[in-house]
Amino acid sequence: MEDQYNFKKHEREIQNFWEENNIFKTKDLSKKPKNYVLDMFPYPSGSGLHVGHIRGYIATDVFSRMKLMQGYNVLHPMGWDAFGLPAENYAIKNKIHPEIAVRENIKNFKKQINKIGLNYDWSREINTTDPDYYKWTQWIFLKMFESGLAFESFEPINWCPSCKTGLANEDLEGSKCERCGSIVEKKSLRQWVLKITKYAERLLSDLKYLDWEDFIIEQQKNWIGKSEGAKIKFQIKDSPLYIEVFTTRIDTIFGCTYLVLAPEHQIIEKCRSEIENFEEVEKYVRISQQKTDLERIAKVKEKTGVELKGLKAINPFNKEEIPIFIADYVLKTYATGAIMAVPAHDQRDLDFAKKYNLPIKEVVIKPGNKKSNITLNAFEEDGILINSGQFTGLTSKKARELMTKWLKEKKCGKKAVYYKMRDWVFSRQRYWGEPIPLVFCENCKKRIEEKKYKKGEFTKGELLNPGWIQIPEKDLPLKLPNVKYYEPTGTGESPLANIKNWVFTKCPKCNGKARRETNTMPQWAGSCWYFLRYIDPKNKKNFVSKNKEKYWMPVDLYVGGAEHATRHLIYARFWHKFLYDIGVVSTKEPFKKLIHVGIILAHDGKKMSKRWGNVINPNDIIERYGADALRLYEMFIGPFTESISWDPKGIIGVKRFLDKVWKLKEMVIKDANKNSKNKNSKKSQEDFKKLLHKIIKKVSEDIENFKFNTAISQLMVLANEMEKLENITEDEFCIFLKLLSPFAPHMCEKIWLDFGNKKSIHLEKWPQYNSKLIQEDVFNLVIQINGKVRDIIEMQKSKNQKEIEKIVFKREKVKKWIKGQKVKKIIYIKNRLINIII
RNA sequence: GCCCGGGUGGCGGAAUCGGUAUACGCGUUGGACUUAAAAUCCAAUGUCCUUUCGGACUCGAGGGUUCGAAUCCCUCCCCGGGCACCA
Repeated sequence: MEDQYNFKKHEREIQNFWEENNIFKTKDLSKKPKNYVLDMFPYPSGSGLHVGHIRGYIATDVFSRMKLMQGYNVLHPMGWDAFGLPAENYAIKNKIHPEIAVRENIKNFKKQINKIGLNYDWSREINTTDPDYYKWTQWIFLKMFESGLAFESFEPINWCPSCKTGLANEDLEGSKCERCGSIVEKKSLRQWVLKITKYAERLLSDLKYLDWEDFIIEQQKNWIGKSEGAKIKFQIKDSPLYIEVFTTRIDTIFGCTYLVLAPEHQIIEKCRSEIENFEEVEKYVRISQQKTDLERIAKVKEKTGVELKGLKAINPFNKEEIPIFIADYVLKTYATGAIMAVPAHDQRDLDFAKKYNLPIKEVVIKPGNKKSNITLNAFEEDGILINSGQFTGLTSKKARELMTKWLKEKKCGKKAVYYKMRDWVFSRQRYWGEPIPLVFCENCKKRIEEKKYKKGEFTKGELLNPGWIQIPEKDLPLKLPNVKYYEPTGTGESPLANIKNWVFTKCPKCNGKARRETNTMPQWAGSCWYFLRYIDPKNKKNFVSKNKEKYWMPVDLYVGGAEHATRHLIYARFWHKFLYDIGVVSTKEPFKKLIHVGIILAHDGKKMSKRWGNVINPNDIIERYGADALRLYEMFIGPFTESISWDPKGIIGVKRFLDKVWKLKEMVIKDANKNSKNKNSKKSQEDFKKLLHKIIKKVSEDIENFKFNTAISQLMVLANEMEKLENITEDEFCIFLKLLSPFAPHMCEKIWLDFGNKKSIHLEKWPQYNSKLIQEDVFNLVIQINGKVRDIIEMQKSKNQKEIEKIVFKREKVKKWIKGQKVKKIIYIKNRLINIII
């Protein structure tokens, strides 16, 4: 045996050993209980992985190695999310075709990952840009289209002028493009939209089944943004038309002193001739449409608007005639695009009312108060109604109930629910994405419009979007054509539109002339279902086979960055629920438990980035200290979910610990007759055994709960104790090795094999603790006088309070502090402390 | 503005069904080994007072509950994250 642990040599040896013996190859189906441990798969970017990216991968590796040893059939796969803007922009910048760039980057990523010794089963590797993979992404899209969940839209959407593509709300950060930071514009553009809002209620209510961190659940709730209230019709005076408003505070309706519409509201055109100041109104509409979201938000405090002169609305409750305004603080895209303004009880309405000298009518007061003085702040809480006709005196809650009922009876409104979440803008005007498998056929469009077709000839989606025809399943995958120029055009068309012989094709329905959809899918598409493909990655007939899906799903543990809380994690849940509805998956939710990984910042506290030149490459750390030291340090650096700065000196501590373990193996007594050779005293043997079993318990629980830092600190405590002993028995040392092996698998495996074992340490059973050994019969009694610790003595647990008091009062220190003073009270907490009050 | 999470030595952090605050690691100081250095090992290491024995104080700030508070309650300050004119 060598004196020094040669990590460079041994790590390679051990990695080969694992591969040759297929230690981490997952069996498809097994009688063992399954455990599906999943990492969020990366974009294979050109800059490679830094030490922050791999923190989550190391954690799932540690966790899954323990699960393997605990007797589970473990699935821990890895793949590549390689479509989308990051890969494409990298390719454009470096003038390499995205496909080649992706291939090279994957090679590089894989090399880095393998050096760390991660236990992925590479026979299940997937790549979202592989036609055999995206065939099924397209297949799922077609199923959604077929069910009427996809529709063509021409509404203005977010447009990134730099990436030259439309974006979904989820792709924004504030009013900026999440990828490049450009300020997004509004642009009217033909696009495909998925009706995710149809699933809003289920996405919200099924959150209760998930074992996710609270803040992510909160973020999703917030993003979905459910509001319950009422839709109310306000008749326009001397007109058959009415304006419908949405409110969550119908109890304040007697305080409504005007209506406000979004500038784009359709009533403006409809009442054109009645509006006396139409020119002024038109000008305001034009100006507000030109504003970007950012400008609208920047002027939050300064509200603007224009009255529609000549029009009056009638409050259905009190028949009051009130003015109507348009203002851009009311959004066209939410609810009915119109509100009833109650300045006394809504701050925004109050700001507006004060600016335009509109009446403020108080109708809700704090219970017990007479009237509050509304000058600066609206009273937005619930309370008791005043000045509200027959509803006066009711609580807000009761009033809402009765007024909603009244609405229904008088047929001027009803209960309503709205969500902040918007439908998913699903097309991108870019090259590097899955082609949308639809063609457009003029002939079929005509036939649909003229109703000249056989029943069942067209799907629901085709009838909903006349002219758009699905590509037959047998023709999938629709491959992305190879092109010379893949830069975005900026015209609102994708680069694919220029490839004439690809665009023009035949209609699969009528065999007539047709052209292909040239937009591609967004980068999130492939990641909506990838966890299903790992289960059955080579299946040619189905995207996953039913029995394998049933065995493996749901994912037991999902680990990745919190930045996906309102993006990937909502989209994937949406697709999964759809797949559940059409009967191809068996679980309502894909991810049972979710843990997010904290960001590793550079030593300077900034995010690691090429721009700051503060990136730490795992290869450099492995080169100097070895993979085990890197793994151990990443787990020891701090609480897993917390973000933390990389300390270049911190790794020295874990490296010393590993060297210590390597030396400790020299103290192991190896022969069968070990106990007779044990030079430790009986007491130290027993003490050590107790400690060992306590630590088995602690380490197992800590890994289970992702508290890796404290698990490692316990292993360090154990190593420090071993160092003090004369020798260590092989059994006990091997328990320690097994506990350490998920963190430092190379070195532990090396020692294990050197001990003469033939099979991997990871095929061994995870150590079990003996609960009898953990129970102590003595404890440290803390003696407090007036709440201050004055003495500590070791005490038998079997002693009762009287016996203990007797001993305590004999102590010199206790006598000194009491010094003849009267004892007023004694508080005794069993097995903990005694507090003497004097 | 609203909703989450957090504030503990020189540093990363332990300890939260109220009961020994500072485990483990880094750093620092002193010592051993060495011609020397590195590595390694041993010891010390919250702050203040004290020659010693010992004592006082300390978990962002202030207040409260309690025999006892890092932990529970109230008020405030600071940091991180999310949402943001959503009616």
